Amino acid sequence: MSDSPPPTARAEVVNAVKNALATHGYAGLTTKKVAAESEKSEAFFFYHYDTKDDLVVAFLDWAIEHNRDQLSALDDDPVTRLYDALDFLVGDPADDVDRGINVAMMELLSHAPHNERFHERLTAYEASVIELFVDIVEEGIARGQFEEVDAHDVASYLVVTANGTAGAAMALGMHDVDAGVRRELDRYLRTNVLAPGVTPPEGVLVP
Amino acid sequence: MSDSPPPTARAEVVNAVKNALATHGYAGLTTKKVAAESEKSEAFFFYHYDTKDDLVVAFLDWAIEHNRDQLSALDDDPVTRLYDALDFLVGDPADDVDRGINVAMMELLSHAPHNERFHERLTAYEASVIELFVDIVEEGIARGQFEEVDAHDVASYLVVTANGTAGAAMALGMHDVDAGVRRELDRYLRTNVLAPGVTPPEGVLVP
DNA sequence: GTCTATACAGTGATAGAC
DNA sequence: GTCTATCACTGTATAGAC
Repeated sequence: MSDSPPPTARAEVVNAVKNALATHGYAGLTTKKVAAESEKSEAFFFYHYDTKDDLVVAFLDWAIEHNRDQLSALDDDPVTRLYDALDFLVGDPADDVDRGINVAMMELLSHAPHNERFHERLTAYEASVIELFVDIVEEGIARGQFEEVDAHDVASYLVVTANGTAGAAMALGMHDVDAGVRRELDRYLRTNVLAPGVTPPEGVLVP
Repeated sequence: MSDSPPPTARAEVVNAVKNALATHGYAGLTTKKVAAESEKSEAFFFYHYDTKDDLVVAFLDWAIEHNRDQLSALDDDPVTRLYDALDFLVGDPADDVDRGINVAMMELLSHAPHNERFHERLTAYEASVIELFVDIVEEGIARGQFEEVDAHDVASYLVVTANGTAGAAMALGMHDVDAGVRRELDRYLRTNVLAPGVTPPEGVLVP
């Protein structure tokens, strides 16, 4: 293992890998294409990182941290927090940058059975996102804003639904599916999670 | 485009690609590895198909047809049909063959933005699965077994949730997530889809 | 139709100049 | 630290024997 690269090099690498993944996908990724997305030469990348795999893992670590940052910066109120978190996870299919990152992460996820390092990081990430939802749900129950549901079941269910939506909406561009899911997800939350009388924020999950 | 290969060659190809995908994933797929999964030589595959891409598309077409066959052979009663279809889509994480096929399809799905042929086939497939669920829901409503929900919203929502579950459960092996999702999905169906008094089949979605 | 052998482009990674 | 040049190897695909 080489020393941890300086932040400036790391940023260069993450950015180039991110753009190369958005353009070519993981299956089409080569170190030459990564270099082509930056002003630096191919050798630059191999000076700071030992292998191509290390470059991808650097991107993955950044993407995970990036998502975690977004998720932990949300509003305090459990209801708002729940809706904002879901809206973020489902993603904005119109935002090219976010879509690129999310589809790339999906491709790495589906390759996880064949790459131990992807597997390890993505399992920990999924678990931490579910834990975040568990916290939201438990806090909502404690405040009397949510019904007394099984927090872990609901959290798993929501995260998984959000992941699946990203697949159809972002990878395939089926925007009608995205819209339908958002409506029905909202209906589920009102009926099965929110306590009677509690109203969700305006225009967050459903436009 | 070459002529459509004879069924025997096609079966050999589909089987070899399927096993190679299960072992190495799409990103790690090479024509040599495909050949290694069969008794035939590498040249055999290039005699019957023009490019590596054609081999993968042959597998994908088979997998889509395979899934459609399974889905159209289900029970007639809308309630049973709904539960059986979901159980099939969520998948059995213990079944190595089915898991291999489903994870492979996920990897092709997430590469769809970079491969027009994958994109075209998978979009049509997803749409047809959603239509199948729309039919189930509409039939259930007509028979008074389901509430008067928006069939398209519910169908999209269910398919997307099933897809997402397959991701966490099959690609990452998070079986606790799988179990939690099945329980909460069952709760959603009872509360938001099934008419009052209608009971789901025993032990289908939730063991 | 299927094989062995091979062409030849592109891949991940390194050497050595600056 | 970063570059250009290049290596050893693997990748897809084909030629030609049988």
